[in-house]
Amino acid sequence: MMIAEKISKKQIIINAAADLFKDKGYKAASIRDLATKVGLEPSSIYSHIKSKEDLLSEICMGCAQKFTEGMAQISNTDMSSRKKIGALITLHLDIAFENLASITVFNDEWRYLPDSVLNEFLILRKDYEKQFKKILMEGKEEGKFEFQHTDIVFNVIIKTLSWSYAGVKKYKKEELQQELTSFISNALHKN
Amino acid sequence: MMIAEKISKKQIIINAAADLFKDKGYKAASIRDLATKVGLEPSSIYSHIKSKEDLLSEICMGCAQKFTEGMAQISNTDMSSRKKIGALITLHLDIAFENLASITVFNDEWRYLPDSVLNEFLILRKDYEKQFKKILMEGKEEGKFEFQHTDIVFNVIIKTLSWSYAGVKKYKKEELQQELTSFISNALHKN
DNA sequence: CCTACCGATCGGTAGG
DNA sequence: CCTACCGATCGGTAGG
Repeated sequence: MMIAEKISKKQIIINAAADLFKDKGYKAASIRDLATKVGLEPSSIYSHIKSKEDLLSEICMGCAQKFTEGMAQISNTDMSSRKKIGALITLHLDIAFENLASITVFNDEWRYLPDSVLNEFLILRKDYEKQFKKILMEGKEEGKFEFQHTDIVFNVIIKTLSWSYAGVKKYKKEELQQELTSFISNALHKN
Repeated sequence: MMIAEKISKKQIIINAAADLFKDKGYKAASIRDLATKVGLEPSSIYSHIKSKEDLLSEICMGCAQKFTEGMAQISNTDMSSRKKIGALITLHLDIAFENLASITVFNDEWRYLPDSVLNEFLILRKDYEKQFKKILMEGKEEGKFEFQHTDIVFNVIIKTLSWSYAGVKKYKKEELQQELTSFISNALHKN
């Protein structure tokens, strides 16, 4: 019971931190802001977390984990390349709609991670990129997709998907999904 | 002569600030960092600029001005909608290749602008967005483009273009231009 | 979880 | 353009 309450309070603080880091930026947000937000004195925050960097680490690595798991499920199926891209679009939207603040921080503030966590983060990201590009290249080899540089197209798609976080407030998930799928699918299509 | 030297030194400081803000983020970059970078004592920086916020303002508004001017030239021609989109892609790439640090700061750090400048910035941005969307809607009405939500497509294209800043180091302008034009053009195409 | 507090760093000024 | 310095704020700790 005590432990369950403590985990819960920690999670409340992490979620509040995600909101705060999203609104003000990691460096501009202070532990004092956070304390006010959760109704504690600044020093009491440290009963639940080790450091400000720890908060950022929990937020960013939590999202990274979700992407890693989602990608593992998608790349291990026998869907067509085009279907896999569609599933990846859905994955990004699902994570965004689940916790908008966290994914925004994951997206915009990861560079402030402390070195050791940053290394881990970059490994997961590199892995994700590798698997994403593999799907693009397979589609190209099968004659389904048409483009010159896999790297450019990958980055453009990732940016497109990461914009969708801004669309979460304005559109239903289905609207975003349909428009993004159609846009990207056309973009990859052979003329 | 004196005046010319002073303007020049101010510009050196602004350019160094753009580099610094790009590398560390506006909030994490200090005037002391900047002073070291240009070989001055921290307080001497203030002989050339009024405040740290002023540096950010000069960088962001400088870029905003370039986009505003570029858009004015493009939208006042009688090019086709598709040609106009192509010209906008070129505009973004030109500005990015001209000063990568500035456009990155413009893109990622504008939210730290002081209120009065922020208002001005948002007006220019809103205006740019309005004219960009008008081109998209005209293309749609003429049956050249196919999509549901102008707003979503606009934002996706803008994000795609803003990724290109990351591609500046790795690709030639022509490669990026060709790949982005082809990607976006396909994305907008009627099936 | 709070009171009390610390050392470090920040943007910026005074005065020359 | 520098020396000297200031008030504010920061992340975080000691001790209860």
